[in-house]
Amino acid sequence: MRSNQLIKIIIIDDHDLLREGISARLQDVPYVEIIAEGSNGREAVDLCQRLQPDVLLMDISMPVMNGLEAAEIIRETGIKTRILFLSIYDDNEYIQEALRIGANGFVLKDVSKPEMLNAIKSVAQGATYLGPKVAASLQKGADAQTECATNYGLTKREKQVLALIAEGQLNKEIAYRLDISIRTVESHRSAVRDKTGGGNAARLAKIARDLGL
Amino acid sequence: MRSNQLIKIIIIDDHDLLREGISARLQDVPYVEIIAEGSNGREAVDLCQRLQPDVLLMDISMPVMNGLEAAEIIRETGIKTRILFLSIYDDNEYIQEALRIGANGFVLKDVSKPEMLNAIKSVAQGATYLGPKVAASLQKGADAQTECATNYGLTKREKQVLALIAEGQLNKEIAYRLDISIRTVESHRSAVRDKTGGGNAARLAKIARDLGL
DNA sequence: GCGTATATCCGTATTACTACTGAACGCTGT
DNA sequence: ACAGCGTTCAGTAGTAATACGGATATACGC
Repeated sequence: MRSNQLIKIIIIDDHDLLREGISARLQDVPYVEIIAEGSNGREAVDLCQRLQPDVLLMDISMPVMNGLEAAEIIRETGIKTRILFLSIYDDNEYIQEALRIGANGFVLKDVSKPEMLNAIKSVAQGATYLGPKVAASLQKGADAQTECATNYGLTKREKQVLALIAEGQLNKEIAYRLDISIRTVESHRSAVRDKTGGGNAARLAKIARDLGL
Repeated sequence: MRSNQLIKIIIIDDHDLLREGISARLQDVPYVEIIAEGSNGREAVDLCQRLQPDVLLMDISMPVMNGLEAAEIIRETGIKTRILFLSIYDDNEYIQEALRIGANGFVLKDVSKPEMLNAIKSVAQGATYLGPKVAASLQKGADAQTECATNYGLTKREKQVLALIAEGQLNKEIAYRLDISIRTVESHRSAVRDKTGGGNAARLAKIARDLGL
């Protein structure tokens, strides 16, 4: 997709006003053509199958079927349409879910015109574009995870033991690896349980993985 | 960062020829200025601290200090410079590690001039830009994971039970949730162990998480 | 020196999980 | 009708983990 080729777009949003705004913005852009519009996810799926647009510009929260569900179905049908989400929320859950499904881009609704065009061109080429605030939100989430990894006040030894538990090692094996008694492993394990509030072995494994192994 | 504002760039690559090629490409672009060049990660860190560029265009594999290490140090120092990686490899490990560190973009060295400018503009604005092949590679990795999730020949019920085990639920709780007997839960659990080769409960949790919960 | 934290070890008792075998019921496809 | 599979439940036995209790040694800061 060269920048001088026509990019065919479908716009999906349940608010008429917003669709009109987008249309107005893109009307005088020579390399972009809006070939259809719709107001829910079901229409998005139908229109993409019939018209095979280059880019699907879609909201997330919509009646009947939301954007994420629609995107998942479209991805499953194997249509090559690039999906660019346009949301009012920079919610981490949404963003990660969108990327997991295979979305090509994600921008917020306060996006400027040049940035919107930039995003459209990028995803049309097959690139992945995440708007500034979206990227910042994702990064913040990653930071929070990293920060969390230093918590619970676990000592070095306890972290070592926890990591081996998460691997699925038995106390016996952990004792052998760290060259300590099984009873000591049990003590550390008990301390980890107390500090993290985890009971079950599987729960400890979950906690360990949340903390980055 | 408006598109008509000057974007100050530092280029880091250990191949002189490649740096010269990039310079030549960007020389006649009015809104981009190359303010420094370097040939390894150590120089990248120094130059970014002294000159505070808008964008750091950097290779990954380099002598002395590679790009990923340099990026991590730069991120830790809190410098606002956007980092755009330029690599010959679309290796999934590299890409994910780069994004984890907090890189703003990733393109391959076969990038066209308009796409390169698009990427530079995008990251300068604070967006995240992943080139077409990079995005494809990431998606391929995600698909592989999803495919793996359908393996081991687990039945629906077994997957349900495994998911709850991974949550750290006790057999008793799982039985209550699924409204079946504890013995049945034990049967399913046993079947899962047999099929996955997992022994320990913590190991089952690990397997479940590898399969995407 | 003293208190605190960490790491190390032990005993006893209960609970949860693992290993093995067996069996009944419903559904699917031949 | 029959075989195969998935789901359901049960018995019996052993092993691992959890929940209490207590103990010693070493290092570190005040």
